[in-house]
Amino acid sequence: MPVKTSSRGGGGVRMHEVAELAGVSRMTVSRALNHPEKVKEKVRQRVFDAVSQLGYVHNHLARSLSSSKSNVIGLVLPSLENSIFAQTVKAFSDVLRPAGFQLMLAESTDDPKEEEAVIAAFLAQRVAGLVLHSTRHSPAAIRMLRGANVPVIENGDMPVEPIDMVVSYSNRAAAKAMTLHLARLGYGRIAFASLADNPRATERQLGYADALKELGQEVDPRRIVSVSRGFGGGAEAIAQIERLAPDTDALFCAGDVLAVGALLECNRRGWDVPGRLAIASFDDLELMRHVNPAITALRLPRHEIGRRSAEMLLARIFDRDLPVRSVDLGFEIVQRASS
Amino acid sequence: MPVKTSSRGGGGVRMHEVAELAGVSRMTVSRALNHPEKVKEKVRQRVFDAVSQLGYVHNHLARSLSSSKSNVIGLVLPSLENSIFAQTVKAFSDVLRPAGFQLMLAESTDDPKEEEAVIAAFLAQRVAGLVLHSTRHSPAAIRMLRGANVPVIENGDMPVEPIDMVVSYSNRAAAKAMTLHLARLGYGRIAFASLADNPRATERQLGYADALKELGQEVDPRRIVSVSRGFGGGAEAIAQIERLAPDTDALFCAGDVLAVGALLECNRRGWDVPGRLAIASFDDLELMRHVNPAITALRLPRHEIGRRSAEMLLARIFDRDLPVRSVDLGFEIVQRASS
DNA sequence: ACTCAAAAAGATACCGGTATCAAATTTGGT
DNA sequence: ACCAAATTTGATACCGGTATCTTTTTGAGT
Repeated sequence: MPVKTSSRGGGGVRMHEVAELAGVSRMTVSRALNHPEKVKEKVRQRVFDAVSQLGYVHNHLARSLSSSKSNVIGLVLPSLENSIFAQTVKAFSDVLRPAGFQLMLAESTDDPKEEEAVIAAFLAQRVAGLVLHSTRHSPAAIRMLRGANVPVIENGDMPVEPIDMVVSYSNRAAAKAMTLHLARLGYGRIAFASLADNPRATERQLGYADALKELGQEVDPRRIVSVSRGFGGGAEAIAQIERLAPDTDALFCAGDVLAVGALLECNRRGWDVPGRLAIASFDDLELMRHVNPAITALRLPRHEIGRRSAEMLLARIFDRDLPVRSVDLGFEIVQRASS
Repeated sequence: MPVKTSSRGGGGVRMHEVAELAGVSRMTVSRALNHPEKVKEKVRQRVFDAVSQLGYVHNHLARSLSSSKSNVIGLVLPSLENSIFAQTVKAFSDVLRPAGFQLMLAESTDDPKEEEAVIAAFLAQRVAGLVLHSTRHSPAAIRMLRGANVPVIENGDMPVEPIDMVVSYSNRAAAKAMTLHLARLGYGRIAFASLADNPRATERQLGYADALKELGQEVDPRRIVSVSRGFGGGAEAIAQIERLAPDTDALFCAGDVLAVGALLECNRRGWDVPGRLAIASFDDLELMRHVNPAITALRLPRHEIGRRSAEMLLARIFDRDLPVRSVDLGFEIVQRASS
């Protein structure tokens, strides 16, 4: 037969009991916890003692409800498995935790409908702010966000029509710059490896086309290869190039993993890089520096995006009237031996 | 002068207003939302219409507080930047979302004090359950968890003294198995590359030592190299081996990234792998299959760990009296060309 | 049409805090 | 020592829902 060990069955100590033990009112306990400076030193100490003696755990649910102030930030990523987002998440967390905020995470799989569902769920949790690592949203999602009056930051690209604030770089501009860089190095038949169903990869492809146009070249469809995710995709790209456009002299990959996959496939085939084919990557993972040859890459401010996003979000949460800002953090081309 | 646009200043629609529009009581709205089957079809429809007409967003804060049932799960990872956890998180999320649960994430940096702070913060949010990707906890943390009466799952290893439930594999057993595997292949002077300050790497080293003991070999301290994180660590390992124990014929790396770093360094030096030095990894990233030669690795059930953890947690949340279980999901050795 | 159990809807109290304003206490100037 | 102003503490209502119990409605069986 089960025995109750306390009057609240392990459900936790309430603030009231802390107040009683400390000989003050609930309100004073609440103050000691939230605005310690507003409670006299001696009383505060009594409260803290009571808290630790009873093992009291503040109930942030009740606090948020009562004060209409949440301390949770929602973060929506296209994919939880993609390590390039890890840096952003880390930087985000590093800023939020010291400020007393928690991070709620969900995946959108780059599907606006799915994103909409996630946003609805986060709004139901009354998040204090939202970060969306995407710039394509369903109309319903936009309506919800506007209606909820919650600070929002978009991250994955520079959107044409921002919902609220933006911290990002431009995929299109970056891809264009890298393509021009390869051209400047003397490569004249540059191919582009893209990922299907990835809106950021699509933007990058546009940037690639922009560059060719500026160079006075036609976009040769044989040199645009669409491959699957993962290292295998890089190998596919090499195979397709050999089959469809063997005179290609440089390959610009829409993603880091693709670039490594392509390079390793070249290694396997004994193709000289960059002699037979130069390779460049859209993202600069640590791995890029360690493969042989090291891969020329676009360094994107992943960490900075997380940090600035978190900072701007917090600033906005504390001061609703702060102006809306759009920050383009740019990018950097890191030239290495692969091109 | 600011103008209020509505009586609640964008703060959202309350259930009461939905009830009014639908011509029912708040309670009926609540039922229609939480237990639709308990409300008559016709009324339910009226409620749903009112909800969408007003753009009502259910307040899960209030719901959780009132019902003492949270729909948030806390997940504590040693590092947010390590991609090996990504699979676990992904699997976790895939199970939780359809069940209506949200994921809260935080980083412990393998520091029990930091972990303790994170756990306290999660308990304050009244998470319905917690997953800890670690097995070393501060006494205060354990006390808090026991006191909070919250389902907990430990993940990173098979702990000697579990807090509650466990879903993992044994680092020590896996490392021992791989070392024995290398020995069986004929390697007689096996080195071990470890990461400092990583409790899981420490366990793995013990497994390595277990194997040598079983083989009747002494542990040669020259063959235990402690390196820094990242691909660079793998290069360090090769350098140390060359300097301290050049007759080493196999290197077992405590981490995937280390193994790749080591292999790439061998490539650079022109060392034949596995002729000059065999390499094996503790973790089987996709990359392992793509490098040249492909790396022999321990395949750990990262995805399965996430899925089972989430399932067990949910089962426990819905039925408090479920028996506590410890699940050892084991591991698998994937023999490839590097050994 | 009538009975009665089952199903549906409602009234009320409460979840555990905080905002707000009022009351009590302290502080400093003279 | 006395009073006004400032600081500290407390009383009360409310945040937005749900649990629980009660009342009303429904409908099957006769």
